[in-house]
Amino acid sequence: MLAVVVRGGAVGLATPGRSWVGSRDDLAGVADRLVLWSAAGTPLLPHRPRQVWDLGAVHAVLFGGRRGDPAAVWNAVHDLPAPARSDDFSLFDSALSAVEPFSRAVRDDGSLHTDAWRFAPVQDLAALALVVQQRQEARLLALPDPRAAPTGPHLRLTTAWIESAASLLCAELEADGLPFDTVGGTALVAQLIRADDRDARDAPVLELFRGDDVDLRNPLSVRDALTRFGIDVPDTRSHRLEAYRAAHPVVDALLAWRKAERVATTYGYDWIAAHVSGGRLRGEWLSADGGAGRMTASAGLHSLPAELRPAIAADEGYVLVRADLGQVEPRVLAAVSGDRAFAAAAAQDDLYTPVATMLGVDRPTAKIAVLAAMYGQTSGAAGQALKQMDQAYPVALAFLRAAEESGRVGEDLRTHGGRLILTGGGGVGRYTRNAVVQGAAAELFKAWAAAVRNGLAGGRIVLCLHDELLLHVPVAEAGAAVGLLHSALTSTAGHWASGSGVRFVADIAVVQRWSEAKG
DNA sequence: TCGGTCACGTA
DNA sequence: CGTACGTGACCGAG
Repeated sequence: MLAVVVRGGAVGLATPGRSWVGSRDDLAGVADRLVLWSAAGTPLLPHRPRQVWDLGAVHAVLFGGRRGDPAAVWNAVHDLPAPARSDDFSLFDSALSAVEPFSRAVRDDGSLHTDAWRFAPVQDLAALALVVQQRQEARLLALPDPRAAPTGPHLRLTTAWIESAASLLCAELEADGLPFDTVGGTALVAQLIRADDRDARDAPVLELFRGDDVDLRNPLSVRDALTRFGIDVPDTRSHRLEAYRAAHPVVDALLAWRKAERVATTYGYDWIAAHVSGGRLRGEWLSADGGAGRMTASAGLHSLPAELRPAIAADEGYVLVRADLGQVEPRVLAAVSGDRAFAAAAAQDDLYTPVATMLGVDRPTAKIAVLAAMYGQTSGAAGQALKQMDQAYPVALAFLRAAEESGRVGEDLRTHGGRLILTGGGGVGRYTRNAVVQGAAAELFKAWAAAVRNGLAGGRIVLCLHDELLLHVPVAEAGAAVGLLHSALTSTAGHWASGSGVRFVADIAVVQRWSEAKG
């Protein structure tokens, strides 16, 4: 284990029993087992290390929440309360370089100064990082390994490496960006918003409202105006207005206007100017949200409308390889709940077919039953299906009920990988019922992504989208990338869900543009 | 200038 | 058939 702290031009290093001041050249040779306070603040990009231990990422697994600053991370493993968050928190601000060599980073009560990262000598921070790593590791090993037939390292230790890898990957995703066809994308935006200025966009819709003084951007105003056409709705969400398309042409016009307005305001020319440069679309990435631990991205990367996806296009001589996990959440439920019957269904290419047979219903009904079970249905329609699910797969359903009960009474719980899900006092039953599935799926996905990252000979992961990976690789590497995606999934499932019997499948396609159909 | 609400895209 | 995220416009309070 080698701890590394980079602050501005200063580099601090530590191994057990020794710490020293080094230089950035020291980063070049080390590919494995780096300990970092945060991959996000460490300029490792040129070296692409294979394996890091990100203290902030592991802290989030052990203790939940969103804090990843050194003082919170240090204090937590010493059973001390988190300090108040520093307003100007910036982990490695290069502008701050004044080091006070006689300052003590650790106070007499054992807590870390909130701004120790700023004033403490970098080699001391590196030494402290190793202390935290050891304590985090001990706490992870104290958690039970939930697998039916554990193989290899303790699952919770694996989770630490995986979450760290995701954090590192996020730093790389931020820097690398998505290949973006700027000319084509700009033309696409122009076509989608049709009119350049706001009044010209509004005019045809206002016309249909026949001069009513309606504010299209004010839902209340729109609702009132629709009432005058005999359309009485509790809100004006598009899925609700969908039913009234035939009632009056104004509904159709309004919905089309909304789509154009959406692109104009969120994904228009300003968006391209702000987030695209040099043929790359970039956003900020977080390796785990505050809830179940999914990856998040800004700049709308995770909610890019399908109509704009043709703009994500491979460079000349490159292809995009898109791969998504099939039916991942029910398969994850089968694996983490230990339900042998459900796992048998999840051993098939299509999980819903054997479920349908088991329940004695058609496939669409089986799908609704499974989803209703996982997400805590509220409407009565799925009630019968749920009862059948409970009879067919009692272990899986009991697992879900237990998660829901934890949330209801305010008892924190952990995902399969060991991430703490905070219930904040209770009353969050549906949330926790979903979080144990969604969160575990996020862990499987990250494990897959990490394996792919380290296995890629050429090219890069350029997008992670919950159950989908997008790779940008040289044409000659496409075949190898497809093979890697499959083999990485097999090996990942082998250790993450070992003994479960669940099969995980990926749908993979080699394309020029993200929008292109799979298969 | 803020937090809340509505709305909508993605998984 | 629910959960979650980020984004933006508008509203009312301060």
